[in-house]
Amino acid sequence: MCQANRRENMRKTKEDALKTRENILNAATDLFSTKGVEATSLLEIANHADVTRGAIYWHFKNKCEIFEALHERMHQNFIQIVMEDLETDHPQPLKQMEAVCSRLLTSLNDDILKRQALTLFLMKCNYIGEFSDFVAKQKQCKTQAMMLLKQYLERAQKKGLLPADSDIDILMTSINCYLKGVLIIYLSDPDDFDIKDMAPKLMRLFFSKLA
Amino acid sequence: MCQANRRENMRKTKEDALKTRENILNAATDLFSTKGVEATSLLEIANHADVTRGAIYWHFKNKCEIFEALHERMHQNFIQIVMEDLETDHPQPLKQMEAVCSRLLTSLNDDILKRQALTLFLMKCNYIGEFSDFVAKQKQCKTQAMMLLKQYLERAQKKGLLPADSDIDILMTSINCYLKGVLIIYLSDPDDFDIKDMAPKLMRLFFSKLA
DNA sequence: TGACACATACATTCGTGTATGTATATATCA
DNA sequence: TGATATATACATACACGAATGTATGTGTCA
Repeated sequence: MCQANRRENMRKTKEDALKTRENILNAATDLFSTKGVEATSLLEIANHADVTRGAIYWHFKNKCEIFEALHERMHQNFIQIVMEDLETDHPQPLKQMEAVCSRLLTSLNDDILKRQALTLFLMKCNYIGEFSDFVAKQKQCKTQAMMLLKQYLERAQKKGLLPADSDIDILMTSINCYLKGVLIIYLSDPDDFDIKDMAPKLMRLFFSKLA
Repeated sequence: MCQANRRENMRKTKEDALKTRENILNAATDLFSTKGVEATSLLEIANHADVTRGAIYWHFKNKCEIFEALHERMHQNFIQIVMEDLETDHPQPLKQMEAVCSRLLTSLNDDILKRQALTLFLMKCNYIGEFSDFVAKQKQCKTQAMMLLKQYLERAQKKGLLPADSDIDILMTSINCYLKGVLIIYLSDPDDFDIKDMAPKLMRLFFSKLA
């Protein structure tokens, strides 16, 4: 009962505080992904999360640190899933990769937060000023993913699933571009793109031609 | 002689005025493409163009109108070239399209202004607030280009250069995604991507599999 | 009773838009 | 053709709101 009639200004327990932190991050994700990072003020984030700027400045040093936290959360939830999916040895690596890409894309249809996070980091962030530290981090992530992809393709080639004269570097870049292109075109107008229907077809079209 | 010792504050002739207008637009293109539209102030643009904000407000109503002018210039110089290239009937439409894409991409290697303009409009603009009018314009451009692409592929299919059972819509989307992906990945770090070498190979890889 | 988790209040800066100043190009007229 | 008036192409100055960061207040959990 005491829980039910809590007054507004009651001091929060630790889990309450964590929840407000999450609310702030979710509000930031929402606003950043639609308005862009620069164009979003801390007041807007506060309003959208039903707190004041005071709460934001308690949990974060400034907007940049919010961005950093989002980047961290993204890195945890997202990349890791793809990674561990790809690392398991599969008899048909190309089929697996196609399936992973397909699943990654179709999963965005229902997961709004993931979609927003991707929109934010793929389309709405320009790493300038205080954000310039992220360039190195982003680049590191990218090369890491590319290395994984490369190993993967080499494995496929050794198994005879790719022509022996295929240029792995070109293939790698090609896949990277294609996937990013699909992602960005989908994310730029999700309502205009039936990703559940299109993703498998688009992936099929691409991967079927590689063998 | 009078020309040589012109004082700073001499009033400009009409062509001088047009030149300062161009300077402002070029400065805006440079800053917008690196810092993003929102993060760039009119003062920065003015400094970068060696004028004051007074000059900017003389030529343009506000930042949005600068963006509009850039969009217009882009539309003139850029889309048109691709269009008229594709409209001429060619015996091998797919080869032609591959060549057009390849040329478009490699041309960016030397044309900094074109590169910046593309960077700006593909990666650094979020159409919100006053800029929301551009969404419709952008969408119209896109559907127009897509229609052209579709006609093109249908022509190729009728000539027997594409399998009769190819899904033109998927193909269309696929090409669109691929090209945009290559563009964005190149533009996001041009120094890390030898476009002159890569573009033909990437296009070859993609188009060779269609037939 | 102190540290915590905020809300509130304040100072400062930055960007914008507008108002005004000003020197000259250009049009007009004698 | 030259003198004058006017519009042009800016530069400068000012006023305003928005956003930021910080300082301080406040109630409660532990």
